[in-house]
Amino acid sequence: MRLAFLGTPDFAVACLSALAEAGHEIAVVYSQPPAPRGRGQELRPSPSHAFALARGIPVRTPVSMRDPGEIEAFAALNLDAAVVVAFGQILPREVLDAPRLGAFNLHASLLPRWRGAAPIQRAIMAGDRVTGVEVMQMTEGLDEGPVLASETLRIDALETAGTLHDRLASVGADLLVRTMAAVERGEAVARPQSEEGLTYAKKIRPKEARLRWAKPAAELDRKIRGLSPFPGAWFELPTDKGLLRVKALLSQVEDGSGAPGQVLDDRLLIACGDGAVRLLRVQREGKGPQEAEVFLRGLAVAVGTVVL
RNA sequence: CGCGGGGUGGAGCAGCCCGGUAGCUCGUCAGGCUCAUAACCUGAAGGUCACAGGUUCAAAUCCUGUCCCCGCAC
Repeated sequence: MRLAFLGTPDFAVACLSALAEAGHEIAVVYSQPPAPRGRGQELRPSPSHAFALARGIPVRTPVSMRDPGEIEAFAALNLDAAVVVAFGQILPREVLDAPRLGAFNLHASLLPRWRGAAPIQRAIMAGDRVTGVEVMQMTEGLDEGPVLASETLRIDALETAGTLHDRLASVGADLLVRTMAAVERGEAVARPQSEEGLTYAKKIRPKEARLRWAKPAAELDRKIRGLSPFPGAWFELPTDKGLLRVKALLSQVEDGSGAPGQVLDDRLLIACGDGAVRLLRVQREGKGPQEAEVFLRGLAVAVGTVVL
């Protein structure tokens, strides 16, 4: 089919790549405009944008798809369908209706749970045991379209947003390709979402990333894994030179009790309001991620230390 | 010139401000001990302290320049 692909981050690239591999004609890739990223604050194209450039696919990066000129240009593409994956913009009805078969979206949750911006992180933070990816026929509302296909994944105890993201991207790309094939054959069936179990996955706010040790261990563990590796749940560790900001990237719940924040052994077991969490991977400010064992070689954390 | 941190034996770090025998944790190798353990004990190897200049009796440490790496902004 002749498609337009609208997507921005890494998560979208897997889909874009899979669709191209599947033999679809990607007429154009839409992505968020290049933004200052990385060291040096250079203007860099988004992952989808970069991928398209490398493949010689035309790219458009409009600030808004609501712009009349943009809508007109989109309609003139003469598309069979539009595929949207983590694009980051609301699409007006004119855009959704322009392609012959309409617009389709891959979303990383089992709808109607976790409609919105951060479904992967929210699922882990909420302690969900399962999640998944679904392809829906797009409507004007936020992730409200009828569902054409879905795939379920288990979330295991040491899952982080990062690992789950990668698994969902892979499974999602595959599901998307199969679903678009069904759409092309006219065999896809869209089932309306139920309103039961509806939740919204709000954007992650920076202030959420601070760990509060008085909370229950289970909750802190989920927050740590749900915000890993980005933006990273953090706390402060007292050292000889003052407070060191440390991100917790992987943890597990263990037995243990003590004042909240108190270090209970020499391997980063930290007491919480209820129970304790052991930090398995951390990152000190200015450094890369380290396994707890490696981190401790350079900076011993004494039993009894109280972290903030 | 967006902000910040760093390059010290194989790994992770300290030492640098207040120049003067290169230290810690771990790993490696050899030996010992133990029913056993990420166990413990003893000993050993391994470093042009990123690079180039400068200051000095003396530079990992102070000054100048260069190269490289990383974190934050997503």
